[in-house]
Amino acid sequence: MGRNKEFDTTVVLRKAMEVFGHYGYEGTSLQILLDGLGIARQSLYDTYGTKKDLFISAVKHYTNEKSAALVARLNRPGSVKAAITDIFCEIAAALKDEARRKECFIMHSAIDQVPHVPEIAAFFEQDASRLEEAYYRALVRAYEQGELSDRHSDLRALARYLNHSRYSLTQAAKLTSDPKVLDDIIKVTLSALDS
Amino acid sequence: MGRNKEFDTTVVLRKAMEVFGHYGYEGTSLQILLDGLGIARQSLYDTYGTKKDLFISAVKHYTNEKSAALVARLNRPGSVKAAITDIFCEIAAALKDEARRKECFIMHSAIDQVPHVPEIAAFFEQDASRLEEAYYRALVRAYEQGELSDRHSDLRALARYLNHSRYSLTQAAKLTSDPKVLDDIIKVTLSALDS
DNA sequence: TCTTTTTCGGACCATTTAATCAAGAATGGA
DNA sequence: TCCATTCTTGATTAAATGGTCCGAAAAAGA
Repeated sequence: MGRNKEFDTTVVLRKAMEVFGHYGYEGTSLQILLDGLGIARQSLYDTYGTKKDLFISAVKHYTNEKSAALVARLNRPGSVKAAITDIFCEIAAALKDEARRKECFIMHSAIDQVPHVPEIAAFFEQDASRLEEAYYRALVRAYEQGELSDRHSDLRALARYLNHSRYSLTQAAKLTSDPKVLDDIIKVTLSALDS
Repeated sequence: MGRNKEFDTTVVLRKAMEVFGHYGYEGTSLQILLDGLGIARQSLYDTYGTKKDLFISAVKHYTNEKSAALVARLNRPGSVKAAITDIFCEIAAALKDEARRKECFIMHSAIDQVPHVPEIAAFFEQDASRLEEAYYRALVRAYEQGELSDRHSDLRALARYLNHSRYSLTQAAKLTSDPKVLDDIIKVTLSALDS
């Protein structure tokens, strides 16, 4: 009973990613936020709590979504190199798509808040170790499958490098509008897996 | 004639880097800024103009300093690989030094403002192309000196990659406090130059 | 019809913001 | 000594900030 919500909470959450990604957490005033979300002020506070609560929710939602897809792709049987290539191609595709690239930038805003919001810091730390482990296990499997040469002695370092590269690509996308630059960076990044 | 300035303007500029780097541009209130700089409010406005003016000055000062050193190192005769290794080791050393790492983070705050402050955007674009060219010329020289194998066919891509890696390292430093992670990332990053 | 829930919009709050102005004290060269 | 410059401090401004409260309208199930 009672009136139904008129907006899809996850759709609004997605819009929040775009707004926070574009202006940053501190740079997003309540007015900008409401305009971007397209809902009334009271609806925001009723549904998500404070501005900070909404920010944290958006960050977690985005991260969980991306991380889950990433881990699933890494765990899928078959060529590990192909999986990693897929992952980075997908990132590039998202960053080149005018509609999708906006929400990626919330990662930047989130990283900015790491030193100031303990909840964000803890969440990131946990997510990073989860992803690093997924990369590491995949690399071990790659080695066992004969996809890597003896040149790749330190698989732990390689896992950390790949995990870090994902974050850094969105940074690169913010600095350049030239898609070729992005492709170049990815190409060289993946060459770390060559024998 | 007249009273002399009591503070060294470049020293204060360096402090501004630290403050802006820690809190971000929007996250730095005037009070925080003044506390960090250790000067009176009126002295700030007399010497640097508005808060935004000071921010832009700090970003430019930091960038010019770092870029000049980088280009100089790349242009020095001798092994190019050694030069690039030096550059990244220097970055790592700065990011590990509790005193020096703070000011590095102003790059992050600056990148955040790229979409909103045209002057910052233009400055970054110019600086990036300058650095990319320096890397590219150095890589051509490396190839001529026989430091690179035929595996490195696309020196332009490699130059863009190296330039981007510098920025991304400070991002990694913000996410992890473990210096070993930083070392691992640098190790793999530089392996792109291996034959 | 009645009740519950949500939406919407405006009013309102205390706080904080960046920035300016003013005035007195300190400093140093002419 | 005189003047120019800087430092320091406090007062002040006008706007914007995040957040709360209230009331009316709308919708959906009982």
